[in-house]
Amino acid sequence: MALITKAPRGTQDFVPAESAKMRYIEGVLMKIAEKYGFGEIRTPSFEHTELFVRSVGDTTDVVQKEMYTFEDKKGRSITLKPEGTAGAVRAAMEHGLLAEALPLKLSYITPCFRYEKAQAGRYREFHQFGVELLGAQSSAADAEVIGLVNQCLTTLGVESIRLFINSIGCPNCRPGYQKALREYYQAHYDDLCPTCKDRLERNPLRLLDCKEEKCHALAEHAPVILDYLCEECQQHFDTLKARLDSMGIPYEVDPYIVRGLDYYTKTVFEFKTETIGAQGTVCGGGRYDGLVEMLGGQKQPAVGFGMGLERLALVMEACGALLPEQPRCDICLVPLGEKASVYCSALIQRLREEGFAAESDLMGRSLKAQLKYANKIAARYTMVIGDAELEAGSARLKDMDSGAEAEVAFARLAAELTSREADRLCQGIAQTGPDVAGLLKE
RNA sequence: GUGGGUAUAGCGUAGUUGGUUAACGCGUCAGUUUGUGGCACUGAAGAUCGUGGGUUCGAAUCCCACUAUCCACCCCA
Repeated sequence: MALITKAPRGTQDFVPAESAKMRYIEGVLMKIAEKYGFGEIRTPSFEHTELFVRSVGDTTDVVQKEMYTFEDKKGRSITLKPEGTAGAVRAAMEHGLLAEALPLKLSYITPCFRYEKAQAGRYREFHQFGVELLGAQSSAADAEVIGLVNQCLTTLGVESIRLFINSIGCPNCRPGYQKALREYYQAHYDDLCPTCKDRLERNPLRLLDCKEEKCHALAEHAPVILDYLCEECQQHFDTLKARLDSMGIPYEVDPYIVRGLDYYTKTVFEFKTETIGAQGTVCGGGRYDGLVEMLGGQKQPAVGFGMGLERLALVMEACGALLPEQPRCDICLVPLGEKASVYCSALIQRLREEGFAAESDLMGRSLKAQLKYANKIAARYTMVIGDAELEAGSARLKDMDSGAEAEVAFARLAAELTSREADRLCQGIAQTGPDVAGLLKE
């Protein structure tokens, strides 16, 4: 019942060790997006509820039962964003970004909120890395976006993750397919599970996704959307496959991929893994040519994806992807006595101004305890400074890995160290060189 | 929303025919002679045994409820 010491259900804290991983992952992702020409867009954590109803679709589970919706004090209906696309597109339209030179390329990392029962890889607050490419109708845009994901995964050392693609057609050809699908399932109506009976009217595409044994068996002989694509959609899909082939990106066509958000058209894709439990979709996306128009703008083709950072981190852990080593503390000053402590306050400030990662005692610990602490934080060097050192104006810099020591005039560190000398000391520290004293001599 | 598992120090665990001061490892802190770390040894701090009820002379242990958490369905990133 001690609620105040527990984060709300489905949320999680990122303690320093965890948040360091996330920062690394986010850095890699955004860096690659930048190379692909995507500029970061930051949009609010909440939007008018209507935005999501219109874009994500009012028959979808996300909108019907998973949104954090509330009224603000003036009675407006507000919703915490359940995904990233709607907000990014809204902002692009609001600021006239689509009137500039196209294509418009936007990227973001944002928290998302969905009221679902938490389980492995599924949280009520999670973080999405996403990209939106607006204005380009060519399958080259689809290929570029998929290529971006592919490069992100490769760079992060992710394995055991596969790409599945499909086309769900466009407003021209999808109705014909839905009709065929309804007719097929109608003939087997009695064999359907209750939820599927319900889905048959609302969104027949979903039936293909059902895992109930009977429904799943039926799906195997159901009409396949790919047989119903109009010429334009077919060509789009064919050229996309050709591009992925030429890019050397492996993929599998999965005619059963049905995305849960209404705005998708033509290309849909998922990057899935089986290594992190039931929630194995790490990245999902596709083309949404109708969205801008749905939001009241001029029709504008677009393609994008969302990638779950928590799931990504889980996959990386599962496949043993290497994370970069944490930068270690360069030097730990060890003052003995009040006088030295005061002096070290100044010295350490100087060292930090020069760019060193420097630590000193804040706990009033003994010499031995301070050195143990230095060891614990993996300090590369220590320097004990007591009355004798203050008197002499120099102390021994000790290499904590080798145990080697070198006499250094620390007064110079504090007061006279030029930035050039600091650079050299930095280099020396970086190289684990034992002859640190030499580095400071002209 | 539906099902199943779990709940003992910061972390990981032990602890059933119910029985005196709840154990162990890691971690934290201190010490092993006074100004030099890692190893080892010694010691200390730290647990309302998830919460609330019930059974009993006596409950971490048995029963009920609640809560949290995990896994799966569902859905999706």
